[in-house]
Parts: sequence; structure tokens; C-alpha cells
Amino acid sequence: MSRTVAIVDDHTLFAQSLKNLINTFDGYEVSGIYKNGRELTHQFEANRAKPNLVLLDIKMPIMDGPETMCWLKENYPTQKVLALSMEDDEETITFMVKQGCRGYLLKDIDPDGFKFALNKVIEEGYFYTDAVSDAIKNKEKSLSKLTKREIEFLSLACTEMTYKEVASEMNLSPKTIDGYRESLFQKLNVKSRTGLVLYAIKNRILLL
Amino acid sequence: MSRTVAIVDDHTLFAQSLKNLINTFDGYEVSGIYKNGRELTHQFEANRAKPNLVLLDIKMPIMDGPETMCWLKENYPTQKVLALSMEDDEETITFMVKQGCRGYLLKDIDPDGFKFALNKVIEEGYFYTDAVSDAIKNKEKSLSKLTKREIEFLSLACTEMTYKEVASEMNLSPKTIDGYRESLFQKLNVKSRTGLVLYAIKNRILLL
DNA sequence: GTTCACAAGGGGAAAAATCCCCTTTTTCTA
DNA sequence: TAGAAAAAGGGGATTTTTCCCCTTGTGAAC
Repeated sequence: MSRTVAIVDDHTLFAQSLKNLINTFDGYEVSGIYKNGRELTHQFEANRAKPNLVLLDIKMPIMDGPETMCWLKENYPTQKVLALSMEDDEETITFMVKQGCRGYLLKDIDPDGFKFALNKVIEEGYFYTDAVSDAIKNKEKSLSKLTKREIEFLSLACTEMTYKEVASEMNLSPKTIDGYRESLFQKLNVKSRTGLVLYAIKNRILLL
Repeated sequence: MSRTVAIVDDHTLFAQSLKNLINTFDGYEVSGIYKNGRELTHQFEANRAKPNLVLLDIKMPIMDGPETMCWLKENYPTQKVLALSMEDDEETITFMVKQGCRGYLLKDIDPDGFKFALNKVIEEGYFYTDAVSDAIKNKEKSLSKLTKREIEFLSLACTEMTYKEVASEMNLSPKTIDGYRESLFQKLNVKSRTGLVLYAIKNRILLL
């Protein structure tokens, strides 16, 4: 009785190659390859047999990993999902885990480690590498030192609005905006508005 | 007589899976898998047999695609190289092509198209998808309206240096810096330094 | 030869950002 | 309960950025 695995990844070369690899694992069989979350949800809605495990890529132009994860949490909350990503993007890892993703793998894992992770998730329910666990901790740390209002200010500071305009947008005095600016400068160890923008982008607080 | 292919990619799961795929192609054989450009250059320097083709991933922490391409251009200019990337990053595509890369594939290519590309590069010397050709044209267009000095200024403007410090760095008068600032504001349709930073990052003139 | 773009630069002023010194009130935590 | 943090704000000064008006010199294209 094979364990079935569905692959959701728009990078066809990788998906097809991965299918070949998984089919060499004893007891595993790839039941389907889908280019995006949309194709997967269509399969689920057609009442086709559910796979034991969904391998879900994060970045896809149409219905990406996080979006698909939300749908699965709402419609098939017991479906086991293992995320695959190129990089340890803290923002996304944290989000996926909160949506019930059972594991998060980086694509630098070797085939043996990969097979081990598949077994873990199917048999025990969860598998996280140390790198991913660390990313979760770092993410919670990096934003936790900023208050809600500070984050709101930071988002607006990363636009071409003058601080006076930002004050108006937030219904505050320019002096308050100056207070937030100073607070962020100290917390983030920057010394200019440009520094704020660069920090926000580097730390994915601002997405472009 | 098999055509040999070397795979350079730090994403082990992908590299191993790709090796399995290529080994199913008649007339092809993977002669080696290397985690980064450094490992590849070591093989070349040890006078091992050169592969017919190098499949080179772009993003690697140690001696990445572009850096490896420079080394190959200088030391083995006739070595055929095919780049593999997740995305059509114009900056990198243009650079790689200038360094003599024979083709640039996105990882969303299917295995048949992939095999076709391998044949093209080995037999005819070159292979580019339409998407990649377009990226090359767009890249030349986006930077072409900026002068060399303006680009230099823009890079420094995207730091926390004051314009006075930038002027000093470029051995110019602050008035000249102001001239460049004004010129970029007009060309890029922005109205502040923040706008410059955001433009540079959105258009990948600045890489973070 | 003429025109335009690029490179480099000037005087001067206004607007925006940064800095330095604070304040009060409310909420949360140890 | 005391203290710290968060939220909101003030007066005032300095620095930096932006803006407005220009300049000269060089090289390339027509």
C-alpha cells in the first residue's frame, strides 16, 4: 500500500525530477503534479482521492503556497502538508506554520534527508530542520521589538510622503511622528529615513 | 559516446533529482554534482576531464553563478555553460550572457524542453527562451536612460551617507551631486531620496 | 559649424528631516 | 505598588534635502 504524494510546484523541471526521485522510494508514489494551488484545489473539489501528503512550493504566481495553505486549513484541516522553499524566509515560514503546515524543508536537503522528512511527517505528523526552527524564532524576535503604531509609521515612511503628510494620514501631530522616527532609529540602529527603508526591505517588513 | 553534464547547484534535492532525469536521456550522462562554483573550479584545476556542458545555478552562497562564469570565461572560455534560474532577473541574465553563457533556462521548463535545450547548446552553441530574450531587452532599456555616473551616484544614494559624504566619495562638489539628484528625479519620475531607493530596489538596480 | 548630452559646478533660499531638550496620560508587568 | 513602556505631544535649533536660477567645457552626431 503506497503512500501517495502530490507535488505542487510551478517549476516543472524540478517537479518532474522530484517525481522521479520519490517514485524510487520504497512505499511512495507520486499521485499527481500540479502547477499551482488552484490546480490542487480543483482536484480536491472533484472529490478525487486525497494524497497522504502534499508537497507544496511557496512561490508560485497563481495561488501560491501561503494562499493554498489557508484554503487547505479551512477545507481540509487534517491534510498533511510539507512546504518546500529555496530560502528560509522567516515571514513565510511563520505564516505557514500558523496555518497548520506540518513541515518546512529547504531545497538544499539531500535525498536521504528528504525521505526521512517524508517518513516523519506521515508517521509522526511533524518535521522541522534546525534552520527552519531558528528562522521561526528569529522572526518572532525581529518584529517583536516594534509596536503596532511604529510598524504602521514605518510602512508609511517607506513611501514618498513627507512626514507631515504621514502625520496627517495617521491623524497625529508631526511631533508624534518625530517621536516614532527617533524611536525606530534607536531600535533599528539606523540614522536616516533611507536607513529605515533599507531595513524594512532587508527584513521583509516591507514587501515590494 | 555520452555527452557529459556537470551540475553546479547547492540545492541538493534538485541537483540529485535532475541527475536522475538527465541520466534517463539517451546519450547523456551526469559526470558530477558540485555544490558551488568553488567545487567546480577545483575539479577543473585538477585537470579532470571537462564536461561537454556545465549546468550552472545562479544563486549559491559560495562562488555563485556570475562569479563562476567570470572564472570560466577567463580560464576555460570555450567551456559550454547553461544557466539555470528560478526567475528572470534581468540584471543577472545580462551579466551572464556577457560573460559567455550559452543559454539561460528558467526552472519552469518541462523535461522535454530541457532536453531540447541541452541538445541545442551542445550542437549549435546557444539556446535562449523567449522569456529570457525579452528580459535581456528590458534590462538594456531600463538602465539605458541612466549614465554611468548617475548609476554610480544612485548606488551611493541608496546608503545612509549624506549627499555631502557621497560627494566626497565620488570626489565631486555637492553641487554636482545635486545635479545628479535632479537628473534622476526627472528621469525616474520620483520626488525624494526615498523614491530613488524604492525605484532602485524595485528595478533591481540595487540588490539587497 | 551647430546642437545636444554629459560632466562638473555655482549662488541662494525654502522645505524637510534630524536633533536636543522636555511633557502628560495610560497601560502593563514584576 | 512602582517602574517601564507606549502613545501622544511641545519648543526650538541645526542639518540635510530639495528647489530655482544659472554657468563652462568636451565630445559626438548631424
